[in-house]
Amino acid sequence: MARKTANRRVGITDVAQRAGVSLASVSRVMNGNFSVDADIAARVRSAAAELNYQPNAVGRSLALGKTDTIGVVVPDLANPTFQGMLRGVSRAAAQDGYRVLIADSSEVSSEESILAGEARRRCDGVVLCAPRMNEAELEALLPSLRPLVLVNRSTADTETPSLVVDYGQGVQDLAAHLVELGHTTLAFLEGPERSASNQARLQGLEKFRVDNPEIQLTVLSGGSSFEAGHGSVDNVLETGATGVLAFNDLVAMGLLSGLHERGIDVPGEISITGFDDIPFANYTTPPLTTAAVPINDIGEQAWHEMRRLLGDGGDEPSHTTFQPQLRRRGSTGPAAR
Amino acid sequence: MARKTANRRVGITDVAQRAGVSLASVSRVMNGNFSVDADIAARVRSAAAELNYQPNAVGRSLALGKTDTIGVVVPDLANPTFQGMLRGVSRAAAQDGYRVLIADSSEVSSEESILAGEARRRCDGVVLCAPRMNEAELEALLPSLRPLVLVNRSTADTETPSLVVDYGQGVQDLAAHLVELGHTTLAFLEGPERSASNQARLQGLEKFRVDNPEIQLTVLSGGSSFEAGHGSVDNVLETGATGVLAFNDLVAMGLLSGLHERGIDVPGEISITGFDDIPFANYTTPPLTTAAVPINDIGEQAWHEMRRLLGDGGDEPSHTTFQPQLRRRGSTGPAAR
DNA sequence: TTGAAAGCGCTAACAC
DNA sequence: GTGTTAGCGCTTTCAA
Repeated sequence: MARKTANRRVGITDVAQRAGVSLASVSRVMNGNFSVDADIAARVRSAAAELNYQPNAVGRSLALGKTDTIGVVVPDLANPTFQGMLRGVSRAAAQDGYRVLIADSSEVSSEESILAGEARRRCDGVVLCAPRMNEAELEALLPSLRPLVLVNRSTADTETPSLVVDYGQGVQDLAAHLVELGHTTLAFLEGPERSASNQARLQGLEKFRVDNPEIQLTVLSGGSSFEAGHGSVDNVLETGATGVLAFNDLVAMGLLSGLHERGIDVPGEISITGFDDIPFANYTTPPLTTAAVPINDIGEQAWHEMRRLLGDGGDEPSHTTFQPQLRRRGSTGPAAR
Repeated sequence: MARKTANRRVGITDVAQRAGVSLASVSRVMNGNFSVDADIAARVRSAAAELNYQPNAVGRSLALGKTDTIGVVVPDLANPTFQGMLRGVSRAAAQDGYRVLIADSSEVSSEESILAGEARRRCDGVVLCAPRMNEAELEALLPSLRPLVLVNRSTADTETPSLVVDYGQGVQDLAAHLVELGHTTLAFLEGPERSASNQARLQGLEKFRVDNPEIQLTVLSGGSSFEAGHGSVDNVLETGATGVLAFNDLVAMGLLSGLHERGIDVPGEISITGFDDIPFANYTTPPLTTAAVPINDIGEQAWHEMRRLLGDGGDEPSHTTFQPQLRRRGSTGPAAR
């Protein structure tokens, strides 16, 4: 009823007053400090309950110098990979009583440093996921972001823990799988140029070329979305490739769909591989051969690294590399010719 | 309190000292207050730059009584619907300088109230998305959560803005679409029982039954995941239904995949519909007929409601209902018999 | 225009 | 064991 009058939320002072004790005692009770008389504790508790007291987290944070919150910066919340990673971090952090603040840079690399800084100011640490900013900018930013954990990106600074995926090896495994099936003409639909993981794939393919000089491999510009894959059908067909390495599962699904519309059989006429093994990859028609990245685990690990940093940070910062696992499914088959 | 001079972050005091001015002046400069001498402003700015000063958001929040952060509680971060909603809120809030704290209840309804309360204590408001808790619990929680916006759930309390989807109408549209195609035996694969949106669908189907007494409709227990759909193949076949209404797109995709493995043609032998129109629905084989829910818009609207609440909250709280749009795609076709 | 000082809500060191 | 009190970092009256 009285909207504007009852604006003030009840604070620790009100509880103390009502219980007839000091602020300190209320604080002690609320924090489960044992050195409080059972009688006082009971009085405080009932006073708190009657007033429906909710401790103010901001005041608490200021006094304690910590927020029990970490920030996670991702390039795109619509991307299943980052969603999985976010979920992994969030669940793992929640287990330790930490919350997650998200920041979505919408693939605008100039926003990243601002968002990361903002997040850091409100949180105890930041997880920077696949930043698109260049190396110089990243290095300049590092000090002010600590404690910082880097995912899908590494840096010269060895103090910053990083979790990366060996995309180069993964794409080589996929290419090798296609070669094994008899494919000799391949195409790679590349992803966003600024993405470090795309660079890693390209390097892997360079190595693959050296190891397999007899295989013809064309690199096509693509993207990271369904639309990119769907719109690449013509380009792919032009190369005459019978095996296509899509940047990721999304692109592969888009391509699959485009080929299906054209009446081109997969894997009968063309074999397709994805990357990431997002949950959907298992449920396409045909199911997608891909390189599985344990993205939830990576998120969980990212939290563990952060937790270490937040604690005494005894050990050395770790730099973990995850190896993608080849998943042979229906979208790849023997070469027709 | 012993101050650890070593790793203390630079605060406003340091800047003031370095610039030879008072705290108040630094604060004024940092907040773009115009009533400051240009000379002082310059001194402050350079001092801040030299010290690489980053204002502490917690201190600021405490003084201002606001955090510029809102909490979003979802039942499952792995669910594309909630991901889309989260993304919508996040992007819209970011436009207004607000951040989002996420809380994932992992479908544990008993966790929801705790998470929501926690979020509220750290934030200026909470968006509660598809809460699984019962009505009594929800109503009891409302007061302590305000400002609160409810998504995919309504309540008797009219003060709380809510954004809901007319799932009942959506599922009727889908059923009608199947009937139009000549299907007379239908099955509904229902979702989580505690989900309000599942109840809404069931009610819609009740109405459908009344309007279409000649149609046979079986309700099967299912779930909300691929696996639920994939595992329901036998049950679906047993009903003899030629048209299947899956709880959502995920379930539909699982079912699609399961039927494909059995060599059953969709839509030749069985027609399937999803719900939500997640991005993937357009790229399955065949593409999924579904009822499109503008989930990103809903997230955006949720933020707008919240913004209104955070402001003076002049207008009446709004209770918006979104109508799903039927998307006819390849997974439905004429009945075979 | 500027500075001194009083909080914002809570914790913890220090006395009693 | 319990209360008093000094901060945590910042904003904002209120005087000067």
